[in-house]
Amino acid sequence: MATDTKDRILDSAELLFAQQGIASTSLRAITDHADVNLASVNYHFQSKDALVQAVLNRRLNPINQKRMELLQALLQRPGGAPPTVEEILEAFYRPVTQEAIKTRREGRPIVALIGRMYTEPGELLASQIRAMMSQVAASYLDALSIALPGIPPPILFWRLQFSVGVLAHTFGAMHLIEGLARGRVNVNDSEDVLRQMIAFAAGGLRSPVQ
Amino acid sequence: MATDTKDRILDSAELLFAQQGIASTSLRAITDHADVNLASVNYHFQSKDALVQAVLNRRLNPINQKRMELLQALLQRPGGAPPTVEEILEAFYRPVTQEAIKTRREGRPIVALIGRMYTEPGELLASQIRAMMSQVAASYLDALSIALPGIPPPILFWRLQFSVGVLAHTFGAMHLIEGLARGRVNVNDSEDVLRQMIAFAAGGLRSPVQ
DNA sequence: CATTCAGTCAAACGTCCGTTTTAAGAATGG
DNA sequence: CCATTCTTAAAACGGACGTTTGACTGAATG
Repeated sequence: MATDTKDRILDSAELLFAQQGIASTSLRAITDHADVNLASVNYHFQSKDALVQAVLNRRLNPINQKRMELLQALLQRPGGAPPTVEEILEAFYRPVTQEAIKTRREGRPIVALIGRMYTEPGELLASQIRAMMSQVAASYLDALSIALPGIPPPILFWRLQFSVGVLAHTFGAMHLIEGLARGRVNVNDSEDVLRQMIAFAAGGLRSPVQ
Repeated sequence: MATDTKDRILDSAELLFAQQGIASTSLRAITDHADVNLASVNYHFQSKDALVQAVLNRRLNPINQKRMELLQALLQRPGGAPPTVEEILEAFYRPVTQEAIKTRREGRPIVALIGRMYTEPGELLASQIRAMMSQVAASYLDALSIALPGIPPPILFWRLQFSVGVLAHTFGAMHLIEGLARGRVNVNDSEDVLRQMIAFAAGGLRSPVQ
């Protein structure tokens, strides 16, 4: 066996979830793709629900950890210069973009799943995301209120959510954007996409109030 | 029978698709909720896929038609003043916001389905959205290039997609945003949400290049 | 009045689903 | 070495799925 059965299941589940969606992907499709026995899913994980959580946690925990690290580095950097809006946004966006570059492979990329999870139905998924995002969102909101002291906190809250929306939609609907682009832009140039997202969200965050 | 069977199916399907997702909603759940016979779905529509298309078309066609009307009104208004970025964004956002206000009812609103469809898997859905959006996107891109002559078209293309992302994420992930807000903002004040989205996207569209 | 026909209905079709069972094999530790 | 645990394997479980069938309705048509 090339790799561990558990990892093979996670890899195949991740890929098929990204391509076809979670509900439309059967355990049989996963185990066939992974070339493992069907029952091994319920042996290593306990249920399909638990597998879904494991798939998401494997990617999102490192991403959110990296987000917190990069933000801390900005806030505690030598010299004491306060972080700019662009720097905060890059700290938030880059870990996902990096994952997009790293896991680029057959068919729809893994980040499509990350971009889609915000809107996937199911209370189990929602509470999981809420638990993971609440700390990150609160920390970034604090940082933004330092970089943008003129924006009232409730408005800043909305604008942070909109910034999340820019990221989620860009990677979650990349296949649609690619179709609409008709070659006008190169959707595979992840560094350029990151630059564009940061410039847009920075302008949005700084937008005059009233 | 209170209303037509076909409409009862469409109403129930729309509601359940928004609440549970398309793939997770069975025809039996729809016909039970609509209080009609199971076979009537395959009689009035031909398949579940066709029902999904009908549900989306019923909402999206009027919205996109309204978008085109509002944009034309801006471009051809007496006096000949060119439309502002904010006016263009309002023409794009308001038809969806209006739908959110109009169809507010039990559980997750209908617009959640609209916000989610961009990231739903399935090539059938994707091609349908692409067909409906391409004309609207092209027209709004033209209008934006008039309002923002200094922004290169490829960058404007990205920023229009980001503006779509703001809308899609806000309505598609409203349940998550509400949970993160902890009462800091009122997510049910649709007019305020619209104002916030316009201000953010306008700032993003105008953001300095480089 | 006989006939047509769109619409509804209960029931069944075959298929696929997540999960469980039972047993055989590999790995591990005394 | 045997005994124990961990892992895989094939097969089956009951249930839910989308779809189809064939009979039945009631109003419209000639």
